[in-house]
Amino acid sequence: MFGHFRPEFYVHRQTPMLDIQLLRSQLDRVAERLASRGKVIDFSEFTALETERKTLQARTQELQSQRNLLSKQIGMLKSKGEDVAGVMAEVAALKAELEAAEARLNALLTQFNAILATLPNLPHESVPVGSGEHDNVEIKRWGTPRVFEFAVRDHVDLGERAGRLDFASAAKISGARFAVMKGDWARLHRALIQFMLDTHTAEHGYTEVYVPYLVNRDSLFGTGQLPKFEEDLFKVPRGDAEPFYLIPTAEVPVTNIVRDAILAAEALPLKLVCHTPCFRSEAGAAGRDTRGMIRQHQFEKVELVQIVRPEHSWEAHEELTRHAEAILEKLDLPYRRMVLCTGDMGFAAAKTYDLEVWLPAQQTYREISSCSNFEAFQARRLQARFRNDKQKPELVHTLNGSGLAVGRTLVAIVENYQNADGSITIPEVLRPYMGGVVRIASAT
RNA sequence: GGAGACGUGGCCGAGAGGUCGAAGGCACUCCCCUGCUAAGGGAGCAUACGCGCUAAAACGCGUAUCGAGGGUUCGAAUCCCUCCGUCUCCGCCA
Repeated sequence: MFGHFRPEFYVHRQTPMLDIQLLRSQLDRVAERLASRGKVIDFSEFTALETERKTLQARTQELQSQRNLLSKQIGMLKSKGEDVAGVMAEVAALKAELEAAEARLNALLTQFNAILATLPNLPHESVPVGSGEHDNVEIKRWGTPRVFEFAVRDHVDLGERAGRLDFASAAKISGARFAVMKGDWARLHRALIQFMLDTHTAEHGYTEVYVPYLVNRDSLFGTGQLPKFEEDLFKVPRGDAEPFYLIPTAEVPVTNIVRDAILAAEALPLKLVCHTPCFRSEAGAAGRDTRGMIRQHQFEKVELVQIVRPEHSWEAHEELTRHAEAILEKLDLPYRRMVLCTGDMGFAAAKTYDLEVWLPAQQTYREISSCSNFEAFQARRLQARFRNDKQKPELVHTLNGSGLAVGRTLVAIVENYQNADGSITIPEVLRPYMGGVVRIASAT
């Protein structure tokens, strides 16, 4: 069906995401830290596999060495015109054992890697231990939720009444979890993208990039969306060729820019900002956020990505999070910063801050950005390295964060900036992007 | 889409079944000489993994890797198959 595309190929090829040396030398410590995020390692299976691997690998390599030695002899003898039958017989005797050893070792390594591929990143020491969302810890709050003197409407109400939001058409065209926006709402949506990109490039030192929205499997493995989260992705079959996948986030194409690359030390830090649509099947989200634009199959996002030297990644994590917060502050949207607990973090993250914006209609804070430091976890898979001060290749650290999710930002603006007549006041920083318009979507 | 060529280390580039992990050049590091908007000489310089030795390195030995995967062979960068990618020409196209 996919021609010569073989899923098992990736199990072989991909290096595990945790440092294999660390696992071997400090299994206890690794197990303990993984346990804090609800991942239990089977010690006995691991050590048993590891023991067998050692002896088998040593034996295989020994046999290979013998074969190589004898083969060289054959070459030498032949060039002198001497008889090689004896050596040929000797090497033939090795063959059966060598082939068996190689096959077993291969099978073992496949099994080993399959286990390793399921291990998530180790959480940073500063991450609170917890089992789920309720254990996340609020770090800070910014802004004061506005007090309304009229009954607040949510964005769906506001948009549909004003004829700017049309879910019925979207459902007809595609289905549930899509939106059609019209007129000044569509323009506001576009304005937000421009505003975010301009701010990050002009004020925060990012370079804007444009990237493919259809990516291959290798890229999804590189950033950790595969193999575990295939059901969240939209897959695009291509006959016999390897399928494409629609990107779930710009993180995938942008971070994969440095896959298999050895960067010059001077190239770091690499700070990239990218606007893309994002596509998510939302397979596990049936029934959640079915109203409105909060959870869509297709949405726009401006993504911040940093590729940095390992010693700078924690500093960069704070900085990148501030860059995302700056957008909320310029828009004067109240928000809070949460640090995700061990049980709620993504697979590849060492630490994640979520930014949550105030939504007056829901009387709650909702996620609008997620900023993570992956340390070397992604880089190890990506084989993304730089030449360190000793001129040796060393894994980089990767980070990313939404700066911000555009659709949710639009929701936050219309809800927070709504007026009694259903119109929306445009935040000052956006007016230049709206042709100077101050209010939109009034009843007339 | 059709026809052809090609893919070798940080870069360029030899290599055509046997002491090839890979000549030579550039870049880089160290040393010597010299002396100042530079040149010459010498040495070193791929990555991953395993084993040994270490406090840890360095180091030593081994294995694998010449776009990727598989095959032929005692032995593959070299031969065969498949895939991926690049370039040239033709066709088509926003």
